[in-house]
Amino acid sequence: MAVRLRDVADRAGVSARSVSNVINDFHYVSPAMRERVQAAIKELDYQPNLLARSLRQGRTGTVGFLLPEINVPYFGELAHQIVEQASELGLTVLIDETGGESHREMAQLEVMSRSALVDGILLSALGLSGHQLAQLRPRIPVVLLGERVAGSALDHVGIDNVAAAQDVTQYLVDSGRTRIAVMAEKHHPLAPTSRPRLKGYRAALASGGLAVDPQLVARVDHLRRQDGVDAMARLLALPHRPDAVFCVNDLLAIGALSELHRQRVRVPEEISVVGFDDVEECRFTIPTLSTVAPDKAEIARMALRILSERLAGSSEPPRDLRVQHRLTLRDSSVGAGG
Amino acid sequence: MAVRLRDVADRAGVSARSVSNVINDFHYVSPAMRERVQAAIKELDYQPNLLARSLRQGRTGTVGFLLPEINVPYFGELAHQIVEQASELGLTVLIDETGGESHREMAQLEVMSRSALVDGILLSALGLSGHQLAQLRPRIPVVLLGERVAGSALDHVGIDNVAAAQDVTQYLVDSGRTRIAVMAEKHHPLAPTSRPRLKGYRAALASGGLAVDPQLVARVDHLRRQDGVDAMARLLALPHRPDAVFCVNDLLAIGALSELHRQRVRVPEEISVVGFDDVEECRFTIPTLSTVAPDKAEIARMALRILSERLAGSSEPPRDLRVQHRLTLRDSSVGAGG
DNA sequence: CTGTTAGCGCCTTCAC
DNA sequence: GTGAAGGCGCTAACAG
Repeated sequence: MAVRLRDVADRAGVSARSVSNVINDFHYVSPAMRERVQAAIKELDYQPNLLARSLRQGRTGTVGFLLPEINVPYFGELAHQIVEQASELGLTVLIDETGGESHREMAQLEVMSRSALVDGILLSALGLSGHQLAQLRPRIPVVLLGERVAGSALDHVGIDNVAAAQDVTQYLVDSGRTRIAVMAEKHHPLAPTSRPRLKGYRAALASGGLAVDPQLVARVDHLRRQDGVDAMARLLALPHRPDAVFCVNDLLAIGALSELHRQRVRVPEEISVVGFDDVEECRFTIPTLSTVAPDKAEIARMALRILSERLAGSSEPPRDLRVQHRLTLRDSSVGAGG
Repeated sequence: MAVRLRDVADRAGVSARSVSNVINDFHYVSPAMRERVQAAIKELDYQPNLLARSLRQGRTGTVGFLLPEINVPYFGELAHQIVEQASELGLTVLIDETGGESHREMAQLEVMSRSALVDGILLSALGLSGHQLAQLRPRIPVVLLGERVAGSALDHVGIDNVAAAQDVTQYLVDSGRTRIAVMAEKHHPLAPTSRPRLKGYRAALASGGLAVDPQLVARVDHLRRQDGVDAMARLLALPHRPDAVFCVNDLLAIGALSELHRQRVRVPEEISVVGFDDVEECRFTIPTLSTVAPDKAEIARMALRILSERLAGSSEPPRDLRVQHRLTLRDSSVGAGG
């Protein structure tokens, strides 16, 4: 068995209380006492049992982060920011994957929120509907990340997806493109990423006086690179090809670039391509990819700040925090002047 | 306060023991008892406190996974495999980042291994030397993943990096290339990824009767895409350009492709490019990237299997498990016939 | 088959 | 400033 606080106390010839005092540097501990205890700790190579401490204190210092898949670049990058910032706050992060499926999201939430393993949860929900989320009565604070919102039932941090999609589509319109395609998930409730971005797309077309051509709305099953390849192939098979395509995420756009290259279609001369998320990969595609860049570091910062406040006992009404996004223009699209 | 096992027992009018029996479906519980207890559990919406259970049982059902950075595609993909396979074994994974720095690796190991939060640890070490690793006397099982080995002090799962690098370099030689460059990290103890791969590179050149031209060894600071861009630019500035380049990981190769495109050098006609890791991204670069593909799913499977055996009490001598790798040839290189 | 009870290791209220 | 003792919620001896 490992060495316990009790052993340290015995070794130092003091009470458990004093050892605890030193460890958590409490109140007034005499320098002599402190030194003796620390010597004993070092000699015995003692380290507190966090399980026992957590059980006793009713808190663990760990927050859960539920995300769809950790191997998806956007989530990997977001997780990186969260882990980094959490450690600055003295928090550990327990990452778990849900596959973006509602039943797994629900199950993980249940287990996490009631098992006493984490003090709070960050949730990037894809499967659960806003309605389902709003009906949760979590025992511990939950902060929602991303597109999904739960009415005003839960704290939420995200960018304005409609505005962002509108901005980037507007940019395509302004650059003189008239047949602007879009790649988005098939229409079902499980596609919260695509819906607001499609809405922004439509709004921009409308305000630019362009009609939405249904043929130019390419539906995909998932937001993966291969889906972008397939969708691009379908768009290129149209009698009247598009002269621009807005992909609701970067992976689709990367797949699109790949297919465009295979078919020798020049980007951006013949088609402008833009993505969404600004994952690292965008800066090295051929050509480099124009995209919408949400401020991931800021998302992480705000989400952890708001969660920390809840953990500290805040009972303000849930807030919906909007994080800035930028248009990051690179070589896959041509500016209004070009 | 949350509802406790005790509350369930009271509600059902039975003892705590019986509730515990039902929850962990033990021995022989009468159907009547089972039903009563389950009814009470449902009514009270009870869920066990995992902290208390773990403290009592001396095990948590959680394994730690220490990796350099979760946003690096290779580690994201590996983590995905590990999380997935662990959940099939009923294990939760606690992922933590170390930045690949030895002191952080050491600190995280200490905390994790002694805090009683995890039963065992998977460690992708970059900073700690084999010597340092061999001197660890972890209180809980530690399985090493990747290039770093600890003599025969710890279990280890990985591919044969020297052989893999030799295979891929040999392939370049066989395809008729004679000025084969390599991109690898600068020579310091903190670069365990590059060392064996460089060794394989040299071995293949030697066996192919080619001399190692020091000018063709491009050193990089990190294994990131931008480092690949910079290194490629330096190689292209040489009086005699290389006709092939072996990058010790895919991200370098992706950066190289980007710079080659910028300078209008045709791949693979003028230069063959090969990477290492077979991250998803490789299948969509322009041109698609030839690479060495370690079997990540198998790495995850073996690592968890060996860790499970340790958790079950195995005290066999530490093993060094070799996982298969394949050469995955795509368009960035030209085969022996082409 | 089920009830009673003693800790797992720690923190913290209460006394001194 | 320090010591003694109880309990966080659970499981597993030990009876019965």
